Amino acid sequence: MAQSDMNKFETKHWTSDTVAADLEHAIHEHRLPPGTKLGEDELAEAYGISRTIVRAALLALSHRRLVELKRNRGAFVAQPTVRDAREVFEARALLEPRTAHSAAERMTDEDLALLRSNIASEHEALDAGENGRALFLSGQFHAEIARIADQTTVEGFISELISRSSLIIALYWRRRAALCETQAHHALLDAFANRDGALAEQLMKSHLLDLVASLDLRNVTQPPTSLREALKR
Amino acid sequence: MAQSDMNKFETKHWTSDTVAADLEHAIHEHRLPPGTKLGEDELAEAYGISRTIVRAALLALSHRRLVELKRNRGAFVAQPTVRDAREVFEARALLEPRTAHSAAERMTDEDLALLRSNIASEHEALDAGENGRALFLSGQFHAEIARIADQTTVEGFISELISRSSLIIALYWRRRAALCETQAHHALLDAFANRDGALAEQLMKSHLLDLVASLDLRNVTQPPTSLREALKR
DNA sequence: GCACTCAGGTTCGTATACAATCTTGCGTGC
DNA sequence: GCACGCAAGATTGTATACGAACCTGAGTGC
Repeated sequence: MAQSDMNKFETKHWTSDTVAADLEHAIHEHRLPPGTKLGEDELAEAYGISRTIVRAALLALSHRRLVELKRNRGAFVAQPTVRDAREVFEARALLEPRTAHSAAERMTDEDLALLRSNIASEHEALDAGENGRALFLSGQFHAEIARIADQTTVEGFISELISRSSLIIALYWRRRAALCETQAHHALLDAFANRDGALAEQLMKSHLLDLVASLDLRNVTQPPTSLREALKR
Repeated sequence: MAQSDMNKFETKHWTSDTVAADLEHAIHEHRLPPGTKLGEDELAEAYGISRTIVRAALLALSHRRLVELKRNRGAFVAQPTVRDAREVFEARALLEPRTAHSAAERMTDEDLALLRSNIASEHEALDAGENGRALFLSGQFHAEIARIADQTTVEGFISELISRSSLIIALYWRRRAALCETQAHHALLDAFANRDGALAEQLMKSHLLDLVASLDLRNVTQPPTSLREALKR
């Protein structure tokens, strides 16, 4: 079914929102690594639209801090600093545990099935070696929890933080146990199945701590951008 | 000094960011009440720029949910629903108390002076009957705390929530004790002066609860927008 | 008299043209 | 040979033009 829309470009009716979502998806899956130049003409041609729409999409992504706009220089996939990384996970620590608590209390059987199938898809992706896709699905798991908690506003914040986390992982992930993640998600699922809010909250809290612990944030080599990000290419 | 730039329009070099900030300020001060139509041509002429910049500014404000974009209809100052109102204050309850805690621990004497002068300005504004300005300054007090906590990411979220709160107050404020607010801010200031993080956290928590309690959210009359917001004009 | 239709005007949506800025590479002078 | 300056190319910033959708009100038919 991935073949049906072999060339999604030129066929679909793109709007700034759909283009932004498509780019965010690509960034989330690490198909567009941090620092990648997002030329307006290039994107406009690729999507078969004018620069107007592309600019609106890039503007939207810059507001979510997924893209950095440098005046008269262009748009680049953001490269979060170590400080950014700490901030993002501190914010997630403030928002997600309580959100998981609420989600557990509102969880329907349909929601549970959705989360279960999400974990299954993530396993598939990992088995197929599609790490980017697995990372995206892992993020979706968290986003879905926020949606189930029925807090649109918080869901928006968490969604932004998850996408930024993907960039942070791209930059600061230290190779270790690769799929310890899914264990945590399974444990959360069990808590949700039992509608155990307190447990879900606690599990989410330590899950986020584990995530931060799996990053190498001592890194002092801050400026990959400052020297014209030429070293990245 | 408010006279020097009697007509800020046509003189300043506006960018989409400065225009958005100017509009957000106006919205925050209730000079642009919820539901107000923000016509592109009208704004472009007012600021002496083209619609291009105005559109970018409106797009930015729509991402912060201060402006609602209706396709082929135009931009309007957002009119948060009762549900939106609850969500915004739930999100603030998740973010601000802990942020106040951090702020208390990092508070410098300069920061304290700034907060003190902010409260003084708010008193001035209230005495002068400038309620919009007082409300804006009250919001600034909260934003400043987030800045002092040195959490840029969370600060961005809180800043958005504060602006949205201003819209919520415009719609759902029930006339009661008008300036009970400043008492809470004074108490917070004392906690900050003593670098008492736990107390600041607790005070912020109850301050936000008081704020919600001062709103009338039972309101069933949801649709001021649905009937063409004609009643507003 | 009421409802429906349709034309006019207005506003937004998108593309494109032009101006400003930055990058890059060559040439000149020391 | 090295550094500086400048011009050509490329990319973004802004304005404007044109097409599309919507609102409004007059006119017509039932």
